[in-house]
Amino acid sequence: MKIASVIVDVPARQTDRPFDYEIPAKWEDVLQVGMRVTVPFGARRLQGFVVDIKTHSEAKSLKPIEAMLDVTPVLNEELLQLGKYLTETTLCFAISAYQAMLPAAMKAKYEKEIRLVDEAYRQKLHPSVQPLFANRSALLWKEIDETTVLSRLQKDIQNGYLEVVYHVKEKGSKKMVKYIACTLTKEQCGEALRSLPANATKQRRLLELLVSAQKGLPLKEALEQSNASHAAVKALIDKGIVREYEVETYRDPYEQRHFAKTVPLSLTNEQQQALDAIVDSVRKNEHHVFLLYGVTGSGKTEVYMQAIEEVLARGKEAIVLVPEISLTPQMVERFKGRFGSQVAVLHSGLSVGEKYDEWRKIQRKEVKLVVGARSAIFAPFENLGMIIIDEEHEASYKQEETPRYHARDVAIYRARFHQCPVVLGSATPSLESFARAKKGVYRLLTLQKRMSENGLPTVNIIDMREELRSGNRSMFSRSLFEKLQDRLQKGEQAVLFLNRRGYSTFVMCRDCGYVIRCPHCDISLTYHRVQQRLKCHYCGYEEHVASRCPSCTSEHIRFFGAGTQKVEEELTKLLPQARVIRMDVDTTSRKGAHEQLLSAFGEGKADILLGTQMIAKGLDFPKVTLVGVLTADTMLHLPDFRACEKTFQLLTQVSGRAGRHHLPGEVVIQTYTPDHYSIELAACHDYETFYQKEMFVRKRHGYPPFYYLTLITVSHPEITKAVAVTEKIAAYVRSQLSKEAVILGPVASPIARLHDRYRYQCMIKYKREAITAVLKNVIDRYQQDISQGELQLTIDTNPYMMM
DNA sequence: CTGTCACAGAAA
DNA sequence: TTCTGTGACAGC
Repeated sequence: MKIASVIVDVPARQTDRPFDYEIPAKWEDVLQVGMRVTVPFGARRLQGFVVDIKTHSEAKSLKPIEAMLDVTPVLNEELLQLGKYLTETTLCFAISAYQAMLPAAMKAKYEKEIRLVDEAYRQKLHPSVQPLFANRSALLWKEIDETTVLSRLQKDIQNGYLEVVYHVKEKGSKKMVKYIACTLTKEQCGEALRSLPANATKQRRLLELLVSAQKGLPLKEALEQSNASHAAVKALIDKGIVREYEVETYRDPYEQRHFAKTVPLSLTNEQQQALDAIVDSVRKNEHHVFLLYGVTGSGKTEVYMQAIEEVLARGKEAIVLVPEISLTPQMVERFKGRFGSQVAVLHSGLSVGEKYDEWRKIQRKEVKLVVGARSAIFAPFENLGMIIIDEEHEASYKQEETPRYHARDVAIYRARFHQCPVVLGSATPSLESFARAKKGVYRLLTLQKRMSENGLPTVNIIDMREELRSGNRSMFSRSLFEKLQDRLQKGEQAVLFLNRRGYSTFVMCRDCGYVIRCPHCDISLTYHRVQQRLKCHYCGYEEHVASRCPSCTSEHIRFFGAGTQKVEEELTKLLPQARVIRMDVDTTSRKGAHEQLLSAFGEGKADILLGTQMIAKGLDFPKVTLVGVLTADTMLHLPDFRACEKTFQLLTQVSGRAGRHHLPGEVVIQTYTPDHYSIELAACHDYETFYQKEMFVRKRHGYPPFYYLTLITVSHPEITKAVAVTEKIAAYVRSQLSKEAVILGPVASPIARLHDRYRYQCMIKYKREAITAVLKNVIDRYQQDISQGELQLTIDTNPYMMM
C-alpha cells in the first residue's frame, strides 16, 4: 500500500507537520508529490499538499485520501524544497509557505452543510426544522439562524436524522466561454438550410455563419454577427444541427491593448560590459549575483532586456521583479513590446481569476518571461535562466505578513538551484547589497553615464526655517513658487511630492492642547477634507469632525501639518489657473484609477502632478522639468534605522524624475534640516559618500549589514500582559544567546497600540549565531497562550518595518 | 484552526 | 439528575 504525507491547511504549531494518509488503489499510479488533495482531518475535510509518497507509516491508523484536486503537481520538487527553506528562515508554518507560492485562487474555501440522512426521516424532523428542508435535502451551515433553530437541529443530528457534511470548494475556477459549431458537413448543411421554415430567418443567418466558420464560433460573437437571440440557437440545437460546447479561456487583462514592437537599442560601452558579464554567466550556467548599479536614466532596462533575449534564445525562462508601485503600464509596455506574448504579468491590480490565469500560462509553459511584483518570484518555471530584481533596494520586496520573506533571498535561493544569475538593479542600492558587492560576494556592474545628453538635474535645497524667519508661512518656499509659476507660463509640467496623504496630520485644540486620537490605536487622526471626516490611517477608524474640543469644549480646533489634500487646496488658491492631478491612496483605490491619472498627466491634461510615494518611481514624462519635494524630513525622523537610507533613496529617485529628455530638469527640496547628510548627498547625487557615512553609522550602532536583526513583537489587549510576556521572552533569549548578541527591550512599539491591542517589542542584534532554534522555543512556549488567548506573537527575522 | 470530550456549575 | 458552558487536546 502506498502512503502519502500531507501538510494540511491548518496554520497552527501543533499541525505543522505531515500527516499520513492511505492512497486509494485507483490513484496509486497518478497521485504525485506536489499535488493538492482533500483529506479527512478530525471531523473535518481539509485541503492539503502531498509532500511525500512512501510505503511505511508510523501512524497507528490511516484514513484514505478523499479527493485529488490536481491532475499535475502544482508544486514541483524545487518549490517544495523552497517551501522548507521559507519555513526555516522565516519561522512560518509549512502550509503558509506553500500557499504563498500559489495564486490566491488555489487556496481552498470550506463549506459546511447539514443533510437529511434519509428521505424516510423527513417526517420525523422537529416541526421547527422541517420547513428548512421544505423542498431540498441539504442546507448550508451559514444559512442557519444560530440563535433560534441551531439547538433543534443539533437534536435531530443526535437522533441521526441529519448529518453534518464538510466540503472543500475550489475558488479559482477556469473561465469557460460558450462556443457553437455546426455538426453537419457542408453538403448536409445546404440541405438543412433548405429544410428550415421560411420564417426562420435568424436560424438561417446563424447557420450560414457557422458553415463559413467550420471550427465554430464563440456564442457571443455568433449572436452579435447574426443579430439573433439565444432562442434561435436553441432551436438549431434541438434540431441536432448545431452543438454547443465550452472552451477554457484566459482572462487577459491586456487583451484590449496593443503593444508596439520594439527592437534592441545599441548599447553604450558600459552597458555592453554589464551585459557581457551577465550573458557570460547565463551561457556557462553559473550562479552569480550581479549588482547593476546605474544612475537613473543610465539604461538598466535595456541591459535587462538584452540579457533576457539571451536567456530565451537558450530555451530558458526569466523572472523580472519590479516594485508594485512602479509596475506601471509604461513598464509593462516595454516588456510586452519587446517580448510580446511570451510575457506574463503578475501584480496586485489583477483580479484573483486573472492572476490564476497568468499563473497557469507559466505552468503550462506558454510564456517564457514573467514580469511581476514580489510574489512573482514563485513563478513555477522549471528551467530558469535568470532572475532580475529591478529597484533592488525597494522595501516592498519584503513581505510584511507571514511568511515574512524577502524576494531577494528567495531569488538567490532559486538561482542557486537553477545555476543561473541574479541581477539586482538600482541607482541607490541597499546598503546590504552594496556592501556585499564591495566585499566581492556580489559582482558589481556600474553604469555611470546617463543616456540623454543633459546630465543630472540641478538640485536646490531650500531651508524652510529661513522661509519661516522671513515671514513665509506657506508650504511653498518663494523659490519653488516662482519656479512653479515659470513652468506654468512655459507650458511645462511639474511634479510635487509629499509623503503624507489626507489633509492634515493631526487635529489639536489650541486652548488646551488636546490632540484627537484614534480610540483603538495610539495614533492621531488625520483630517480628510473631501469626506469631512477624521480617519485613522492604521485601522481605518473614522469619525465626524467635532466643532468643539472634546476635552475643554473650546471652539479653537485647528488642523496641523499638511497632507496632499491640503496642498491641493493651497495650489488651487495660489495658482488658480493650474490644473492639478492628485495621486495618493485615496484617489487611486479604484481599479484602473492609477493608470488613468497617469495617462491623463502624460497627455498634458494637467500641469502639476501632486502625490505621495507612488509617484516617485518609474514615471517618465518628457515635459516634466520641475520636481518639488515639499517636506524632505517626513521620513527622516521615523523610528527606523533605515530612515536615512530611505530618505536618500527617495530623494534621489524623485530627483531622477526631472529632465529625462531634451528639456533640462530642476529639483527643489524643501527641508528643515538642510545640512543632514541624507539630504545634502541626495542633492548632489553622491551615492558612494552616502554609503560610506551611513555604513559608519550602522557599524557604530550595530545594525545591518554589520549585524543580523530579529524583531519580536508581542501584542495583547492588556498592557500588563504584553509587557510581562515581552520581558520573559527577552530574558529567555538573553540567556540562550552569546555575549556578542545584543537584546534591546522590551520597549513599547513605535505604535504602542493598534486595533485595541498594546504592542511591545524586543529587538535582537546578532552576528553569525544560530538563533532559529531559540526562536522556535519561544514560539512553542507561548503556543497555548496564542491559540486560546488574546496574545499575539510575531517574529520577523529580517524586519523592514519597525512600527 | 476547530470539533470533541471531560468536567463543573446552574437549572429541573 | 440533566443541561449548558468552558477548557484541554487531538487531528494520520
